[in-house]
Amino acid sequence: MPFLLLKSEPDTFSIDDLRKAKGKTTLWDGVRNFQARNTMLAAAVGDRAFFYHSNAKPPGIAGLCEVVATNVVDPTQFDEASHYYDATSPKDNPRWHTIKVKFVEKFPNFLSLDELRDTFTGDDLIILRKGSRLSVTPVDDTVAAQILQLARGKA
DNA sequence: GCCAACGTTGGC
DNA sequence: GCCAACGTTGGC
Repeated sequence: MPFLLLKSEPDTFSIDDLRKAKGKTTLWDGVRNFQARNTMLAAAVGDRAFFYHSNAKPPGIAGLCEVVATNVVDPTQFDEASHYYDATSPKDNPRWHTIKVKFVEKFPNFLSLDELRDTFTGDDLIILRKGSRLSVTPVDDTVAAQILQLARGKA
């Protein structure tokens, strides 16, 4: 089962916010990077996504969610009041699509960026690559399995 | 708050 | 098509 990693600033929207959200779901809107968009377009319902807290103290993986809808037109691109409004996106051929995700779990062991670096390299995890700023990235299955094991603790 | 790294834009 | 300028991301 394919995995993604979604970055969010917890001051704006955290794993706890997702857990408390209506239906425990949220539309992952506002992504305005083609590579990140393409990663979401390739996602399927049932895929899992790690929820990463960026610009946090410390930054790291906080939990897990599940893709519950794909290929959703991002409404914020047509909302002039939105920070994510995109006047250049054609209404009859929207530029930005996104996914809807649902809360699955908050990990008992928060995996800080430092800990991730201890275990993985940039080859394993795109976010560990120098200068990587992508807010949506794919995660290799075997790497994902290791992350889950670390994050859930050994029992 | 700093700044390296990156993506996008627009002049040419 | 090149590339300088600009804005943004995100760790520190």
